[in-house]
Amino acid sequence: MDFFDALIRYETNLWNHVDRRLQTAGAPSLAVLSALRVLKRYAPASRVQELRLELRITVGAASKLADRLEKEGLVQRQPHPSDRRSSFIALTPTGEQALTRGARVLQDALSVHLAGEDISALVSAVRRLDERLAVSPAAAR
Amino acid sequence: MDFFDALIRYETNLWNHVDRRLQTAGAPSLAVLSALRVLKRYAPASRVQELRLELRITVGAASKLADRLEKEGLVQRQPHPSDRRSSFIALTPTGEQALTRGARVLQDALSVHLAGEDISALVSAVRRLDERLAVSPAAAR
DNA sequence: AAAGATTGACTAATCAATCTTG
DNA sequence: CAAGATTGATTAGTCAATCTTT
Repeated sequence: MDFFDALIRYETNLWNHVDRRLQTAGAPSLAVLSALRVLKRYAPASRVQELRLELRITVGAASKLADRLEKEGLVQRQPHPSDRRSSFIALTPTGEQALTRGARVLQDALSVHLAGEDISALVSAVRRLDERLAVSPAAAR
Repeated sequence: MDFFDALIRYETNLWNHVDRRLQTAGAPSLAVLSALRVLKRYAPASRVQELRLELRITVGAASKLADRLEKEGLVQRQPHPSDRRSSFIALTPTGEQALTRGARVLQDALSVHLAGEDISALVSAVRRLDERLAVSPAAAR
């Protein structure tokens, strides 16, 4: 289990490391930033579903996350053009700003941390392992 | 940020994957199992501190975690032999059993997942990256 | 009926204040 | 005063029930 332990430890440390950088810079927390990045990626068709799938949280959590982002003025729900059960979640100008600033801090922190590493090799190694999980029965709720 | 995203995704997927295996097997959740493993590793001198440090949670969370484990009959607080501010947290026989069963499920799940991989290479790669974080000012609360 | 989302009850974390002992 | 731990208030997640729309 050495690999498991080392991986969990590293991921936790990296998350906390970046989160501290964001806080120091007055940028949104990594949790909020991650949500904003997802919403941006799927814009303008981002829904609660996209949050749940990309962030691997439950629908309920995703719905409440959207509530919080909206209350903080970072996003705004728009009527879905063709499905009245759903909404599009659009970044407000404030949200765009927060995303831009946060993404830059994240970028910087990572490029310092990974300077000199063969990043594309790391990415493909991690993706390959991840794909090995996908073949086993992984359910999403 | 590709590496960051891939890593977070993989770690989350792996955690959920293993957690499902544990649940299926009727073993303790991965959160509980992780705590039991820490307590076992530092036995017989395991305290709330060890939980907080190894699991990277706050003291308050560690204290409440110990409460829950105790309520479930998996551990029992013993008076610290030389420091009355603290307690030793010992596994009960039930806790030992849960640990043994859970650890086996974890082992099995990982060896299936990683079959054919060069595990020691993976471990040292991850540890090396982790150590690069340690040099930057990382605070623990 | 199934899909999308919301809500309420519950769980487990954080932070800050506090208490006890070193 | 430091260190170790506990507790209360708050935050963010899960799960399950529910409502609306497809």
